[in-house]
Amino acid sequence: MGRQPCCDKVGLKRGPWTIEEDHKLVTFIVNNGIQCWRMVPKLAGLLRCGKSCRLRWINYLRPDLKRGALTEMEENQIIELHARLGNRWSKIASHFPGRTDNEIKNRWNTRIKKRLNLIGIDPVTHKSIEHKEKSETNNMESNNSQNEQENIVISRSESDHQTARAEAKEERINEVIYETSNLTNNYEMLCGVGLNMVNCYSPTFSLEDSVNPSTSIQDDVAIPQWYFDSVDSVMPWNSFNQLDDKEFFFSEKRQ
DNA sequence: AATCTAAGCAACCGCACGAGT
DNA sequence: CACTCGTGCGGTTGCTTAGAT
Repeated sequence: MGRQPCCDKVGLKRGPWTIEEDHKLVTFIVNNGIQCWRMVPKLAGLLRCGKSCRLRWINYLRPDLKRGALTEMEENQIIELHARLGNRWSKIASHFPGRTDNEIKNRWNTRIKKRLNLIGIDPVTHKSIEHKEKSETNNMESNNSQNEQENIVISRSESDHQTARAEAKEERINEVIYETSNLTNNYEMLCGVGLNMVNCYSPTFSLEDSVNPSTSIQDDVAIPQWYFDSVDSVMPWNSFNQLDDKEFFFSEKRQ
């Protein structure tokens, strides 16, 4: 029995979000919080599916998002974490407060991978490409004599598995230690940065938007920045619910 | 100026997982 | 235990922009 689709796609809007849609979503979430993503578009008056709203909020509208390009230091940390965690982007992103998994994944696919290739490192294995080729050659050679060595391989495989298990265990311990120390660091960062955070906003535009030159994406001046007038950017959802909805605390910052 | 190409990124899709029934 | 539902995640697509020719 197949699953039902996450939403009835008939009549739903797709593609880039307009400023108006962003406004509706942000206003709704800020005033009501998120109980159920599926209900959000209906209650907010949006012709989008819940998934799309969730994605837009997480990747773009969340008040605690950090905007701007990733620094070289952050890139290096991504490489280090990728070597340890692989393509677990959300896990990697959790080490970078204010960064999204999508952002890091995009960065990896568009820049970091190439950067590693350029310096001769395989982005998948994080080993030097030369070394990888060598080991592949060795594998081919060993395949040729596979039948002869079958008995040896069988007897060795168990000890290899034991070694691999021990390594995996050690790696997991290191990971936990690393994550624990990072949690502390992240907490300190959040405490230090969160209070004065201004969320830059860089919306995408629909065709209708592009008609109006004042909202052209090429016009830096027109790129609005949403910011809280009187509310800390980092606050719990239940605090949002207590706010007076007459006081519209998102405003468009003109530069 | 026009066209082509590559890079960057927002958004979509399908699957997996955990909670609830 | 089997199933549904909501959500999160990773892979992929397709649009926009910038740079090259």
